[in-house]
Amino acid sequence: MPKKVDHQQRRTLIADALMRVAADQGLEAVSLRHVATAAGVSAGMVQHYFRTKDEMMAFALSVVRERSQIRVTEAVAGLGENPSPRLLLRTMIAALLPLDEHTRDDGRVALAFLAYTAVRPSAASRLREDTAQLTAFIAGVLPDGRGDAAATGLLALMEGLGVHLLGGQYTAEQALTALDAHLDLLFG
Amino acid sequence: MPKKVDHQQRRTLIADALMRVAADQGLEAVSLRHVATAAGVSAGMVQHYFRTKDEMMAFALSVVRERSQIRVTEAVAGLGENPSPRLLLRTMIAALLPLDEHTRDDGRVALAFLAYTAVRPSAASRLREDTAQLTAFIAGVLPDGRGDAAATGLLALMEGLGVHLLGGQYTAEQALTALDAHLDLLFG
DNA sequence: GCCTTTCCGATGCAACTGCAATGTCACCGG
DNA sequence: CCGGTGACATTGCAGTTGCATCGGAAAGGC
Repeated sequence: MPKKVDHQQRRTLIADALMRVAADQGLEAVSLRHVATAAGVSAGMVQHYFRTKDEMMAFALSVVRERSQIRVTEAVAGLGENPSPRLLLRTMIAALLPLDEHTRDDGRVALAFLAYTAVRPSAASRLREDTAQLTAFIAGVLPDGRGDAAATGLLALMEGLGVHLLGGQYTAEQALTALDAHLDLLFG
Repeated sequence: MPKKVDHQQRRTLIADALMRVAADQGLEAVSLRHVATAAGVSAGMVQHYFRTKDEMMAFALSVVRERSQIRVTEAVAGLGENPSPRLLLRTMIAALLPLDEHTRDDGRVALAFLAYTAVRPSAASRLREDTAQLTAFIAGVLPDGRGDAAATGLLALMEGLGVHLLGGQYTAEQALTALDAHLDLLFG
C-alpha cells in the first residue's frame, strides 16, 4: 500500500481552518482557496479530502457539534460526584455560552451555521436531534413540577443569551446574572 | 427638474426583493444581479439607488428593524387602553416571534443579519440600541422585585425561542407554552 | 528495482461577483 | 421647443468562485 495519511486528522485540520475563516469573516467568506491558504495547504488538497464544498461544510458542522458536546461533558466532569441539579444545569449552560474571547469564535461559527441551516433544511436534522436530547435531559433534571415547557424555555434562554453575547448586547456578567435569575425562578 | 421618482419607495422595493432572496436562499445569495431580477428590474437600477452593495445591505437591515418595530406597536395597539403588564409583554414578544409561515421569512432574514453583524461590528450598534431600549421598557413593566436581569432574561428567551422556531426545533405551540410558563414564573 | 496505489500541487474553465463607465430615454423648466 | 438633468439599461472588466482534470511525487509490497 502506498503513502498512508490519517484522513480524519487532515479533515479536521481543514475544518479548523474553515472555522478560523468563518469566525472572523463570516461563512460567506469560506471558499476552497480561502480555507486552503488559511490551513497552509494547496487548494487541490482540500479538494482531495472533500470532493465538494458542501461536504466540507457538513463536516465542519459536525465538528462544531462535537466540540460543544465535549465542552459540556468536560465541564460537567469537573463537577465531582453528584452535584446539585441546579449547579449541574448552570455549568452545562455556562459551558455552551460564548463567554470569553476564545469561545466567542466558536459561537460565531455556530451562529453562522444556524443561519446556514435555516435555509438548507437538510442539514438541520442533526441540530434538531441535539436540542431534543438536551431538552429531554434538562426536563429530567428540573424539579418535578416543571414540565417540558420549562426545559424548552431554559434552552431558549441559553440560545438567546448566546446570540446577544455575540452581538455585543450583553456582557458576560449580564448573561450570567440573567441565567442565575432564571434558575432562581425555576428552583426557587 | 427631470423625471421625479419616489426614492424611498424604490429603495424599499429593492430591499423587499433582497429580503425575499435572503429568506429562501440565505444572505450569501444576495448579489446585485440576483436582487435585481428578483425585483424585476435591471442591475443598473439597483446600482443607481445604492452606490455600493454595503449601502444596500445597511438599508435592508434598517427596513427589517423598522418592520419589527411596527409589528410590535400594531400588536400592542390592538390591545385596548391599559392592558395588564403580563398581557402586554406576551403580545409584544409573540409579535416578534416567527410563529407563522409569513413571519418565518422575516425571521430568517433577521437571523441572517444577526450572523452578518456578528462579523461586521460596525452595523451592530443599531441592534444594540434596539435591545437596550427593549430591555429598559421590559424592566419597567415587570413586577417591582425583578431587576434588569429578569428583563434581559426574558429578551434572551424570546430570541432563543425565535431561533429554535426557525430551526424547526420548536413548534409554535411549544414556543408559546414555554413563553407562558416563563411569564408564570415572573408574575407568579 | 519496479509497480501500484494513494496523495496532492498545478492548471484550466465556465460562471459569477461588485463596480465603473457609457449610453439612451423621458421629463420638465425655460 | 429645447437643452439639461435625472432615471434607467447595457456592457465591460478584473477578480473570485466551485469544480474537473492532469501530472508527478511518494511510499509501501513484490
